Amino acid sequence: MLQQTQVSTVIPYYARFLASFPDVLALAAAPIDLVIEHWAGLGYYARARNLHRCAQQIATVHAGKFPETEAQLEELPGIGRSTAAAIAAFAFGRRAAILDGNVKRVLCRQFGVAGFPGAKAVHDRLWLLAESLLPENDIEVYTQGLMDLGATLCTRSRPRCGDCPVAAGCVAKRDGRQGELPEAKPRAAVPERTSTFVLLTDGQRLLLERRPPSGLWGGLLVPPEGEPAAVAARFGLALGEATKLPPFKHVFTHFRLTLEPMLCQIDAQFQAAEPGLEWVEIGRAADAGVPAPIKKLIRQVASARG
DNA sequence: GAACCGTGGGA
DNA sequence: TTCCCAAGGTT
Repeated sequence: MLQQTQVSTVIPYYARFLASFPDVLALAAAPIDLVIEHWAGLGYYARARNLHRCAQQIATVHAGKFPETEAQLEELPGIGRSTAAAIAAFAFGRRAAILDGNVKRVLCRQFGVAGFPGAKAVHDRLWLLAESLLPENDIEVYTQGLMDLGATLCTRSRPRCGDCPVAAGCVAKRDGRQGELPEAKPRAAVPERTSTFVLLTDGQRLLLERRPPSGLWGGLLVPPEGEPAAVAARFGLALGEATKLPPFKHVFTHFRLTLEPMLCQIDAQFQAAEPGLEWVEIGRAADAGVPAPIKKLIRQVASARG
């Protein structure tokens, strides 16, 4: 959950998740749709599938117990080099280096590392630095301290260098370049996309469709996407009048999406042959495991019907 | 090696 | 409003 997601955002999701899946075996035994539902709204939904597969591998391949080495941990789905090191260090006291956003920022400033940290050469150098700095003992304290230094003092903007325990050796502070390091990602133009979502309702319920596992909103429930005629054809459905609801924009990291909702009444007796279709009460649809922008869209339907 | 994958908060 | 990016990993 904490991959590319701030702690404060994760906390409520984490609490609900653990309440439903208290241990790795419970998670492994859970249906994937339920896991996805708990993740809805958090983003990066591949993490949910990876975590679920990870639990299943631990249950079956590792007899329910986490492996302890970085190499074995990194073989698990969703666990890369940094997460493997974090588990190895915090759970098993192993001398392993992490490299998250906080550590990158601290290292770039402390050692005056130039270049965008995402560039391979810079990234490689940061990993070498992180490994070279590992203490012989107290790896948990060191690792937590390093991350907390980045999270609380060596912050992106307005770092509190006056309170920093390692300010004396910091290249960025010496040169007054705290605001320039780490260097920003070179930005490309953000693509714009437009997509129509067809809100099929029988007056009480809304028809939602589960998206394929990969890609945007993978595994989540959303209204069928596409032009109304195409959606109708796909479901073998005769559509009545389609009403346009107000469009709205949603800004993702990689593109801007304009959602154009179309509201259509259909027969409650409609049974689609396709799997993955679900009728959901309109009042509950926004909590049925849909991504955040779809929640907005569903609220429009709720208000449109009064 | 670059593109892709969400959402929310801070400035 | 707009941009940046956060306890990164996979394709």
